[in-house]
Amino acid sequence: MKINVAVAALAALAQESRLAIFRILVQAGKEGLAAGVLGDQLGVPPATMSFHLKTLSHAKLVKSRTEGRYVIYSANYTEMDKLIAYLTEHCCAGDTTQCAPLKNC
Amino acid sequence: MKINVAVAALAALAQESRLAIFRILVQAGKEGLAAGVLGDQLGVPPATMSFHLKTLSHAKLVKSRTEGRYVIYSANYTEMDKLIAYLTEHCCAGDTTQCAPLKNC
DNA sequence: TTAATATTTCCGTAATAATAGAAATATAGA
DNA sequence: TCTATATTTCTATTATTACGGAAATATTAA
Repeated sequence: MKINVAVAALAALAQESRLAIFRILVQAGKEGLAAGVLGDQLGVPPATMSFHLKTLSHAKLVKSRTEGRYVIYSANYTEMDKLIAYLTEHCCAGDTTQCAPLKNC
Repeated sequence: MKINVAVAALAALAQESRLAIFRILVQAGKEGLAAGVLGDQLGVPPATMSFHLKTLSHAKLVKSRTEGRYVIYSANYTEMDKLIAYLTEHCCAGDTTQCAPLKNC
């Protein structure tokens, strides 16, 4: 992952509504959730939700598919893994002993 | 780690100069580097460098100590680990099999 | 003490991001 | 087709962030 891709991914997650969206989508699993459901859960109006979802989409952290008049969003685990791998690599600087072992690994 | 702490940490890293600063400090190790050295390496003027270092400090991603007229900054690995742990947890949603195994773990 | 160097703070400016109402677009169902 | 519902785009406004020169602060060395 290049630095500007990492910056874009970090920026996409560096906003409370968007990080909350991502967390909900991770919990929701592969099936995902419709944009409106996310908006209802977070109390965010449609236009604002669309803005945030677009930001997450551009960073490839979420995927979307259209089902009838619904647009279903789901978390892109692969891209998140790439981001975590990037951070891990640059946190440890090639010397794993410098960092405490990560949980959930 | 609470969501607003995670957002602050992500926001601190979501900027090209600051992510570059952090990477250099990780490479530099525990001894760290003076603010001016960082500014020279990245071609960033003192006031701007100070602004970015303050942002990283507020997010606790870097530590600083004063040595004479130099202020030496160093990476705070512990806080970075907390951020990575937070992201890993919310990436996998308690189900580790959903995520590809991380490198360097 | 005086001059040189290092860093931060102050301040104004420019750029970017967040917000959300209203209109536009698209689909579903009556 | 007509109406209701879902989402996005358009648009304007407000808020936040980035930038960097100049001044202020602090330390060192002569």
